[in-house]
Amino acid sequence: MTGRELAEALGGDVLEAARWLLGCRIRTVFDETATEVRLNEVEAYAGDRDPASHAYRGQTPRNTSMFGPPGTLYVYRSYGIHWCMNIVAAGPGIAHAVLLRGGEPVAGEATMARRRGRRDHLTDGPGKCSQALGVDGRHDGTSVATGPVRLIPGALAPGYVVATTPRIGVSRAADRPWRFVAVPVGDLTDSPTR
DNA sequence: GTCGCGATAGTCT
DNA sequence: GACTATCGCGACA
Repeated sequence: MTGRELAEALGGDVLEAARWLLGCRIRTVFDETATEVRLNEVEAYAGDRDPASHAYRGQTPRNTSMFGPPGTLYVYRSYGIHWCMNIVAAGPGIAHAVLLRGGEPVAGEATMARRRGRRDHLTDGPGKCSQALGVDGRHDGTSVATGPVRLIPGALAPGYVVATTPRIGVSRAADRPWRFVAVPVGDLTDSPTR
């Protein structure tokens, strides 16, 4: 994935970027061990147009990487405990981003289980996803094209479609259906974590 | 399987 | 001083 390809895929509308990311894979290699997740759940945050976005009130030390170019990784600490990953869209300077909420493990499950301290529920939430992949604040601001956390383009698995729902855990602008989930065709009830 | 609740600390007001 | 873009556990059914 080159920077040019990143800009093309992510540099436009953040909602399109979020849809595009479903089916893509996130790969990390730390301590010579690879872990990889196929994304099936993401949320869009639209910077200064979006009261739920960390960037709504402008740039701060924490959210600086959100103002970087498309394909920048924005990692922040949530509830003082968990690390959450975003991929910056639009930009530079626009501060739109897509929160990576979950996926399914496709490589390195044993390593994920060790990092998570359990064998089930490895990647079915934002904090769990980051922990399973070994991502933390050190990776904030790196590029998913050239950095230690790589984005691998990919399509949805056959038989899956994209469903939209309201975002989770946000109190402002909670009515915006900007959560995107990959679900099997015919499964209209939303159960992405199964 | 689903629901409710407490822990926990960085960030902003 | 208040507020989280959460998780895991224990009660239920």
